[in-house]
Amino acid sequence: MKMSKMYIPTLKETPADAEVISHKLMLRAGMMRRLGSGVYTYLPLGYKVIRKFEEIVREEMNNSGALEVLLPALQPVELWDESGRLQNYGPELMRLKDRHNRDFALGPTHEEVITDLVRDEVRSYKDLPLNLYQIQSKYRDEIRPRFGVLRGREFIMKDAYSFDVDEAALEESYQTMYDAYTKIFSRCGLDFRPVEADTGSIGGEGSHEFMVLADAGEDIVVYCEECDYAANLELAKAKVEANGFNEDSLELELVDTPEASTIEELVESLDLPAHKMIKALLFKGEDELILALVRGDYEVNEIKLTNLLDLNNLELASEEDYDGLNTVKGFTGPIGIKEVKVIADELVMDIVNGASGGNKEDKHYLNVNPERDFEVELVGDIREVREGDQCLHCEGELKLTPGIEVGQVFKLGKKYSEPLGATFLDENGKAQTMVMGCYGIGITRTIAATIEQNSDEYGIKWPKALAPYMVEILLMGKNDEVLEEGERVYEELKESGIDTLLDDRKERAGVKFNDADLIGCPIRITLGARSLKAGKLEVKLRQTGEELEIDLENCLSSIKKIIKGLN
RNA sequence: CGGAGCAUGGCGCAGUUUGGUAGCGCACCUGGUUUGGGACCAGGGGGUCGCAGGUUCAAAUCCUGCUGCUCCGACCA
Repeated sequence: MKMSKMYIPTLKETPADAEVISHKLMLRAGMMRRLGSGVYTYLPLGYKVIRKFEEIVREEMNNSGALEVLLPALQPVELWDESGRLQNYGPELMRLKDRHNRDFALGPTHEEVITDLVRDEVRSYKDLPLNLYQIQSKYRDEIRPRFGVLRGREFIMKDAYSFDVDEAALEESYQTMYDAYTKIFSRCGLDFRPVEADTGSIGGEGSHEFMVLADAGEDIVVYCEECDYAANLELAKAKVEANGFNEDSLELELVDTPEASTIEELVESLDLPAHKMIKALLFKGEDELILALVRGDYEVNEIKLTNLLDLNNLELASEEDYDGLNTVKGFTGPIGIKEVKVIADELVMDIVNGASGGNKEDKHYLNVNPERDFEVELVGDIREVREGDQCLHCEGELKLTPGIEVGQVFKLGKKYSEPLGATFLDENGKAQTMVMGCYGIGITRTIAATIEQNSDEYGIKWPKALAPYMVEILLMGKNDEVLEEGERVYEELKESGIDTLLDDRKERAGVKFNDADLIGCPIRITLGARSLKAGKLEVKLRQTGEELEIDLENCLSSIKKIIKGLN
C-alpha cells in the first residue's frame, strides 16, 4: 500500500482522555477513533491488524476442527430467561425494545443462541462432538468502560462452543482448545500464561484464563517460581503453613484499645504481631449476614468466600447491617456476636492466644483461642494469596503480577444444555444431555494487550504476526531515481507476498521517520539518494533498534532472511 | 450507584473570577523558500462556546435544569 493512497491520520499530541499506552498509541497511530464511551471506530490501519489476528485465530480454530458460523448479535430476551441468566447477568446485558415493545438484548456472549440452535438441529450421538465458533462484535453494558479497547462496551470476540456426549469427551475438546489457544498467542509473540480461573457469570466446572503479562492488566496472576502452577488471584491457593505457636493458652481478657481499629494500629497498641490477630469482616449474602475471619496479615478473598458458600452474590455489609448484632463497626469479632454465620479461614484455627474485636467501642479481646472462645460454622480457604506464600505443589514461592485476560476456556458441563434441553440419542436410543464447553478470545483486547507489551516512547513495536505491514519503505527526497527505485523495491516485495507500506508522501524526512516509529512496522527501509549511490538499502528493525545495510541488488532475499529472524 | 472534574473549530488548550468585537498552538487550504529525525515566510478557510430555559441594553462568562464525557471507588470477561 502506498501512504499517499492510504488513510492513516497520526496524531502528534496525545488525546487527553487516554490513560494507558495501548489506548494512546491506537489513537495516535491512526488505528481508531472514539465514537462514544467504550465504543470505537476502527480505521483502515486498525482494522487491518484486527483482520490479521482474526486470520490467525481462524487458522488455528479450523485446524482444531472447529467450524465457523455467524450468530445474531440481536437476541430475544426470552432465551436469557430460559437459561436462568437474566437475573444473574442483569445490568451488564445491553437491553433494547423493538417497535412492538418486545425485549431484546445485544449479545455479550452466545451460549444461549448456540444451544438453541444445536438442540433443534442435533439429534444423534453420531453428530457429536461438534465445535462451532464465531467472530463478531459483542456488547456489554459496562459500569465503567475504560482503558480504550481493553474494557469497551462493544468489542470483537471469538467464541467457540463445543458439544460432547460425556465428560470424558468434553475433557478432550477442552484440551484441544487449550492447545489451540496456546498456539494462537504464541504465534502473536505474546508473553502470556494460562492460569486457573474462576468461572464467574458464565458458570461451569473448570476454567483457564490466558493472561498477557502487562502492567495495565486489571487481573492479578499468581504464579510459582519453581513449578508451572499459575492461577488468577481470585482463586489462587497457597500451602497451609502451621503458625508454630508453642504456648499454653491463657485466660481470655477484654482490654481497652482506644482509637485502634485497623490491624496496624492494633499491632502498635497491643504489641502483638499481625499474624496473631483475627481480622473479622462482615458481609451480606443473599439472605444472611456472614462474618469472615482471616489472620491479621491476610485479606479476605471475596470470590473464594462466595464459592465456598455457593452463593451468587456477596457484598460488604453496610452500616445498617450492624444493627442488632451486638457489635460495633471497627471492633467486630467472633466472640459474643449474634445473628451471623461465622466462617473462618483455615489459618485462623490454630492461632493461640490471639486478639480479636471486642464487639464494644474501643475494646479488644486478648488470648483468644478459636473453638474454646467462639464457634465457627465453616472452615475453609478464604484468604487472598500473598507474594511470597509457599506454592501448594512444590517448595517454590508464589509471585504476583498484573495480567490482561485475552482468552478464557470453560468446561460448562450441562449448565446450559440442561435448562435449554439440548439432548441427543445415544447408541441405545436413550436421550442424553449434551456436555458443553465454551472458549473465548477477545480479539480487540488482544490487539491492545499486544501494544501494552510491545511499545516504547516513540510508538508501537509490532510482532511480525500482527504487524499491519511487515515492511515500511521511506523515500527520502523527491528525485526521480529515488522514486523509481523505491517503487521497484516496493513492487518486488509486494509481489513476493510481503505486506509492504511505501511512504511516498511529500513530507519531510522527520515526519516520515516519526510516523514510521509510531506505526511500528517491524522492518523499516530507508531509501535515499545517498544509499542509492552506494547500491545499498538502509534497514532498521523496530523491535530491537538494530540497523543494517543490505545490497539493493538482491534485497528481496535479504529481507526474507531478516523476516525469518523476527519475533 | 457514591465522590471529583471537564464540555470553546478535527486535536490540545486559553478566555469564565470582574458580562462588552471569540483567541492561541497543532492540523487543513494557496503561494514561495526549504528537504536524512515532527521546517520557515506570507496569505486563507473553518466555531449555534454541549443542550434548554432564565437574568441583563448586552451572556462563552451570572442563575436553574438537563445531557454527554473523563478520573477515583464499588462492580466486572
